[in-house]
Amino acid sequence: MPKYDHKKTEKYWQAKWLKEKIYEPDLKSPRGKGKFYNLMMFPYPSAEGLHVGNVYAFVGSDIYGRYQRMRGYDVFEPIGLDGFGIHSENYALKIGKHPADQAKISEKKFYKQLRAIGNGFAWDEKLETYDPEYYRWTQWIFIQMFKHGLAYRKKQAVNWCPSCLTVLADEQVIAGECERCESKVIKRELEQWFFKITDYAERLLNNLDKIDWSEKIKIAQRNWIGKNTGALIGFKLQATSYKIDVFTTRPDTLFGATYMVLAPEHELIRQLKPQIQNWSGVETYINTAKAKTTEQRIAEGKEKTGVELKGVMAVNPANQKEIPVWVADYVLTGHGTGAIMAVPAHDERDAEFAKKFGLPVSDAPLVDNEEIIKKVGGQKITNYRLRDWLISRQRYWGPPIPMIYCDPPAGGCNWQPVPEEDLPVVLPKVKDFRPTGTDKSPLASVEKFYQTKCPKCGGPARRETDVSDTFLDSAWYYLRYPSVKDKKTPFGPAITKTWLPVDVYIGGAEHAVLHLLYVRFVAMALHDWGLVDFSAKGGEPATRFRAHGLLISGGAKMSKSRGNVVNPDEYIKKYGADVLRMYLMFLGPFDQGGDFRDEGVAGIVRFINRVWSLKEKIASQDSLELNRPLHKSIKKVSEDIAELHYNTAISQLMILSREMENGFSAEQLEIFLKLLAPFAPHITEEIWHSILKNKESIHIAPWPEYNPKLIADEMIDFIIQINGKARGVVTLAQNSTEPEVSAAAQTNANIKKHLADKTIIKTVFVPNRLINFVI
RNA sequence: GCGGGUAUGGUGAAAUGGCAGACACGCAUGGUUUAGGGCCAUGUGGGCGCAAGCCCGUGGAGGUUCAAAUCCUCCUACCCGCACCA
Repeated sequence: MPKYDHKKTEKYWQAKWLKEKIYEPDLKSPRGKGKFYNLMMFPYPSAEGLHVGNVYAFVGSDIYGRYQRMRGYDVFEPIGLDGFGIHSENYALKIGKHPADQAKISEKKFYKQLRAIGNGFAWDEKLETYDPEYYRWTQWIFIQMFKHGLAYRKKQAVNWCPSCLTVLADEQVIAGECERCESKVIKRELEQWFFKITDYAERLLNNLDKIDWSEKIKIAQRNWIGKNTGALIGFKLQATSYKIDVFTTRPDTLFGATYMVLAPEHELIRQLKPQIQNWSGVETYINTAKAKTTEQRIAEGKEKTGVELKGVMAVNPANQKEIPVWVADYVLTGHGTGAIMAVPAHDERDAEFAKKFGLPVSDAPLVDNEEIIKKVGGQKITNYRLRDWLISRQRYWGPPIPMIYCDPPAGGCNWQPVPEEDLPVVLPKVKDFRPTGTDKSPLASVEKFYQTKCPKCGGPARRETDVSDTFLDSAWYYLRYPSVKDKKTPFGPAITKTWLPVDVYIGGAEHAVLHLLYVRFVAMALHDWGLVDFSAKGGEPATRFRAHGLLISGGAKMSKSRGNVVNPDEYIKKYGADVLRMYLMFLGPFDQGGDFRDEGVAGIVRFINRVWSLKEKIASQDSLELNRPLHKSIKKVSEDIAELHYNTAISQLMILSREMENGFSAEQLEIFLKLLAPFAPHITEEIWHSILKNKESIHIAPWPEYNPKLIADEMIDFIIQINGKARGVVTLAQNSTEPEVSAAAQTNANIKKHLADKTIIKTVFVPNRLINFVI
C-alpha cells in the first residue's frame, strides 16, 4: 500500500479549493441556512513569520467554521494582516528595512504560511491595514469621531515609551511597561489627540451582560472600566473663593477628615500661590514629584512624602473644622479629582502619612451616606477608572491623522478635518522614517507632506503629522471584510446589515482591555451615528467571543529571547498540516492552551496513517455492530465541536477508528470522514474523492445526523454498590426495574459475600445506572 | 491589597453528584520477511495477594450526601488581570 503523501495531497487540495472557491460565501445573499460570520483575530506580521501560537488560534477557529459550513450555513471566514503600526515598524527598523518594503515581504510570507495550514479562508476578501484603500476609511472614522465630538485634543501627562519614542494609551502600558517593547514608560506633559471612550463607559459596562463572551474577558473589562459610585464633596478654602472638590466612596467618614491632600499636578496649587507662605518649598516639591516616573513613584512604595501648603486652610463641611492642606504625590492626578480628604482613621495610606507628619487622627461617628451628602451639599456621582483613548503616535508607520491646523495668525480656523473626498491622506514614502524622539513624528520634517491649505478658509495651514494608534486600524476591520471590494463606502449598508454582527469571534485573552475594548467602543459609536445597524445588542460587534488559551513551549511563553519559538513550517513539512492541526487541538481544551512538545505528535501520525489504511478495507455491506459507535460519535463530535472541546472530539474519533477496523461500508466510511473533515481537511478530502468517488468537496457536504434509536443502549451495565462502594456489575436490559436489578444483583457472588449476615437498611436505585445497598 | 482561575498517574489529559484515570504519549513484555524513531497484541495509579478480591488514592483539613475529582467552609501553592483608584 502506498504511504500517505501529505505534501502532494495537501498542496493539491489547497490549490483546488482556491481555484473552485469552495470557501467563498455568497456575500449578497447567503445560501443554505443563512450567514455565519466566523471571525478570528487577524495576525500582525511583526516577526520572521507566523508562529505556531497563531496556527493554534486559527485552526481552532477554522474547525468551528468548517463545522458550521457543513451544517448548512454560508460561512464567511476572512483573513487579513494588521500590518500597520509600531509592531511591524519596530521589526522593520530592527532588520534595517523600510516598513513599506518589509510589509510586502511579510505579506507574501504570511499568506503563504496561512494557506499551508489548510484553513477555509475567504481569500477574495483579504485585507491589509496598510493598504491606502483600507486606511482611507480608518482616517474617515477618525473624522467621524471628530465631527461627533469624540475626538479632541488635550494637554496632559501622558505615557511615553522612551524606546518606541512615542506616547501610548493607558491600555498599552502593562505594569508600567510598554506593551510592545517592555521598556519602562515615563510621563510627559504633551498635547495629544484623544477619543472619548469614557462617554461610553456605562454602556461598555452594561452591555457586557447582554453578550455571550468568555467570562474572563468580561471580568477584565469590568475591572478596567472600574465603576465606582460615591460623592463629590466641596471643601471651601478659608479666606478665598476657591474650593477643593474631592471624590469619595465613603462619605460616612467625612467627620474623620483631618486634612486634605492635592496631587502635585493639581491646578489649584498655582492659583493659591499668593496665599502659600512656603511657596518655594512647595514649588521644589512639585518639580521633584513631576520629574519622577510612575515607575519611581511606585518603587518608593509606601514611603510617603509631602509638603504642607502653609497659610491655606480648608473647612470640613461636616463639622466646620479648619483642616490643613498638603501636596503629596501619593495622590494621583487623573484619579478621582486629583484631591482627597484624608481620613487616617479609615484609610491605611492616610494613616501612614498622618503618622509620619504628625497630623491629628480623630475617629468619627459613622453616619448614613445619603444624609451626609445632603447635609454638606455634596452630590452623588459615578466615577470610572477608564481614561480616554490616547490616539496619537509620534511614529511613521501608520495612517496619518486626517486633521489640518489653521493657525490664528493666518485664517485662525483652528483644527479642521480633511475633506472626506480628499481621503486618503497618503503616507508618503520617506527615507527617514525613524522615530525622532522629540514629541513630533518623522513626518513633521517632511515639508511637502505637512504644508497644505486650510479646507475652510483656503489659507496656508499645517497637517497633523502624528499617525493614529494601530488599535484604531484593528478596531473596525471586521466591518471592512464583507465590503472589501466596495470603493465608495467603508462598509456597504446592505451587506453590513446582512453579515453583521459577527457570530463567533475567537482570539487571545491578552486583548481583553486592548483590542476587545476598542472594537466595542468604535462599534457603539458607529451604531449611534446610524452608520451600522445591528441594534439587537446595543451596537455590539460580536454576539459571541471565545478566548483561546495560550500555547506555550517547554513550559514557558514563546519568545525570541527565550529561543523557544516554534516555527510551524517545519512541522507542516515533516508531518503535514492535518497532523499539526490535530496535534495542536489534541493538547487539551482549546480555551486552556497547552505546552507544545514534540513527544505527542506520534499519536496523531499513527492515527492519520490508520485513517489512510481504512480505504483498503471497505466492505460491500454496512456493519451493523458499527452503527451504535458511529452514531454515538456523531453526537459526541457534534456537541464537542460546538463547545470548542476539540480534544475530546478527537479522542472519540480515535475510538471510532478502532471500531471501524472490524468492518464498515463505504457509507459508514463517509460518515467517519465527515466527522474528521473539520480537523483534517486534506486527507478526508482525498479519500472522499479518490476512493469514494464523490464529485463535490467533503467540506460542503452535509454534516451527518445521528439516529437517537441507534445510540440507546439495549443492555446496561448496572453498577452494584454497597454503602456507596462499587462491588460488582450486572448487565440487564435497558429500563429494568428496581426489583429486577435488585434480584439480579443479589445473585452476584461477591455481593452475596458482602451482604451475608447483614440487613439492608435502604436501597438507592438510579434507573439505567446503579443500585446501592446501604447496610 | 482587590478580582479571577488552576491543582487528577512518569507526561498531556478524561469524567450530567454515580465503576476516577477515557483518549494519547512514554514505558514493559511478546509477536512480526521490523534496515530505520515501522506495525500488531497485551499490560501499565500505589499497596497486599497465585487468584478471586481487599485496602489506599483526584493539593491539604473539615462538612453535606446512600454516593464527592465534582457541592459547601477554611487553608496551601502556582498562574492571570487590576492596583498608593481615595
